[in-house]
Amino acid sequence: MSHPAHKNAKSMEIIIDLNAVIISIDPNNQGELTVLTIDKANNLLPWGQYDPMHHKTMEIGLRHWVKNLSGMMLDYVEQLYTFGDSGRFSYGDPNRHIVSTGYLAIVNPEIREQQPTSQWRNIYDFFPWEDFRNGRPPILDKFILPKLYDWSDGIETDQRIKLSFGSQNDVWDEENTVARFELMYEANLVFEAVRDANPDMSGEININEADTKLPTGSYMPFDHRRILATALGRIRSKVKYKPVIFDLMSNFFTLFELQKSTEAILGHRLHKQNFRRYVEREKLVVKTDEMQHQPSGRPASLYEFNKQLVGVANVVGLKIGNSSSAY
Amino acid sequence: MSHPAHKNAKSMEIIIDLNAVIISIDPNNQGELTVLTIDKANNLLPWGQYDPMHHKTMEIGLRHWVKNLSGMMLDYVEQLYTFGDSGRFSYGDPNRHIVSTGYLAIVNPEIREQQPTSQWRNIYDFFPWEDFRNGRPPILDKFILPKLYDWSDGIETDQRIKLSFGSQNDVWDEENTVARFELMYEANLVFEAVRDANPDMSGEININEADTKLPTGSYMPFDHRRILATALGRIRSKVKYKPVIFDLMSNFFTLFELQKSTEAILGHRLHKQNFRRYVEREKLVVKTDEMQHQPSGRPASLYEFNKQLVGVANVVGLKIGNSSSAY
DNA sequence: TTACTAATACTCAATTTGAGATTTAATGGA
DNA sequence: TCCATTAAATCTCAAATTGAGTATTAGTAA
Repeated sequence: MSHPAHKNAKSMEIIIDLNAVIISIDPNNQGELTVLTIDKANNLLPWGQYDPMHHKTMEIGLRHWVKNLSGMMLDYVEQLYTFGDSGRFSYGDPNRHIVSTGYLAIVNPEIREQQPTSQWRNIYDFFPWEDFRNGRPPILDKFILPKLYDWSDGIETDQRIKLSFGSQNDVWDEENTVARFELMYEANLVFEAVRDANPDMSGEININEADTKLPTGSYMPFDHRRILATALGRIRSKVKYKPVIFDLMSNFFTLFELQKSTEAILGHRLHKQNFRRYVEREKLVVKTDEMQHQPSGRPASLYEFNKQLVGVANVVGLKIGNSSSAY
Repeated sequence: MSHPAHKNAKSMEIIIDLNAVIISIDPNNQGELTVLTIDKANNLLPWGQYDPMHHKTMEIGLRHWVKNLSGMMLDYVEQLYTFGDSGRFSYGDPNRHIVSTGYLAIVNPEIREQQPTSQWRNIYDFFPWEDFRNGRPPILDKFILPKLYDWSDGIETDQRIKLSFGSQNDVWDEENTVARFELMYEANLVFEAVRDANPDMSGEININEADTKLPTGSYMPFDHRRILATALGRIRSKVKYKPVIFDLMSNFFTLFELQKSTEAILGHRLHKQNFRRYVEREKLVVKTDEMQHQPSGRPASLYEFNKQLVGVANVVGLKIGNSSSAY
């Protein structure tokens, strides 16, 4: 069983880009969910080409690039997705084809401090329609949904829109971030779509002014925003069945902080009493005898992650049904 | 923001292999879970190289290869994982590096018939330790776990083994198929590891007889068995929260058949009465007035998937906790 | 007519959920 | 010092879900 040579010698060279979505919670800004960029002006994610000569696995390559670009040593890393159609942003080189693989990394507030605050960007700047913490985002009904249905070419696309955005009676599935972003891209409702449709500009902003005024959040170079959407979907799903949230927290935290962080990930509010009942019942946390005094109100107990759970199979996450009610 | 040229001109050529894990249920064999191979002798999964000249996305490339090799048009397809260290099986060509991306496809019994039965192989032939339907597989305690702990080099590896195999008090997490396979590979308990350690053989069996006698199931060329492990883990997870099971069934089925298929996926038995209560409560199925007469016993009603659920967001799957008790 | 088999129906205690009301411990004026 | 304010922490309770049965029914074969 030997590996056959490529059928066709004059084929394109393939290049694999490794892209890191490094997520952390901003402890100074009421627990906002943030992502690391390496270039404030352009919102570039840390990335680099995979070079099998130097790195045995793609994940090792990714860690290398992140180390190089930011000095950070990543702990938790997981592969997200490999996009083969990165050619949807064009570089003008017909002899090379770029494939991009995204990774999700999680960083706690201590590690977070190694980077300038300005490079940590609020995730919802890129997806304003994904944040239901202050009610349903008006942009959905004022802009996105009408535009999508305008663009839709029939019942099948209507169906897709309904499935992704849960219009009307159906429920919003917060994990469906990618399907929503892809639809918006196809319908030209995000800047990247406008950019990619214009072959001679590789992301530089010299596109006609009107088109850049899309109200659908900040944009990113390459397909980085699509990768970020994948990461958001993944962490929203994961937080419900694995205790990843603790990788985002400091060693000591109040239950309220824990809740705010979870809400930042899920993009909606949770019921306070039931939230704490759950984490306590599952013994995910242990109370310390330290207290945190607030400017007003009863001081909160500080908790830590139950270290006894490290290395125990089947530790569940927060087991939160999709879209709970307000707190 | 133009894409920089590769730093280093004399780098290796990268080739992307696309691999399909096509899964179906064997209706003639009490609902066994099977996978399509294109080469009975070698257990080869359908695969082909990604050629961006001809296919816009990797998924389109995959569908093309499957069509080519088997004539089948795939419906449900989802990407699994991209392995960059496929170099762990060697082809002796130091100038090319192979990356492999796995896909999961699901096929119903009608489509299944298009292929010769002999090419559909029982998934548990490749993972005998994953099947708890007739109790805990003896191979775990007789061979795998003792060998793993022998091989383990300390407390940290012990921990890894415990996490993946849930030894003793901890529970078996049926979704952890990949972690288990990877450990067994590292510990040289699967044939692929022996093969890959031997650089001048590319999968042909001329390795010393003793090593091929590993009792850990049939093996596959390349890293196909690792990809299959990824697929099994994914479908085990997915069946619990999305109604994928119906893509594996004929249009009409009894609740018992539905249960057997689910058990084949999960690798353990379920409680019969509760299973039917669940699918009925969630209105996943609709009773028809057809009956299926068995050789003995009361005839069973035929059901069909509730078509009203097509296109409804948030349809849940079978919501089965990890490892239920016997039926 | 009777044994046998499997589908279907029903039961019931124990848990878990969803949504609250109530109590407690702090702070900062009047 | 006392009181309003704030948020943590505790407690309540009905409704829904789960886990693990027992009981009944509709067929087949002897």
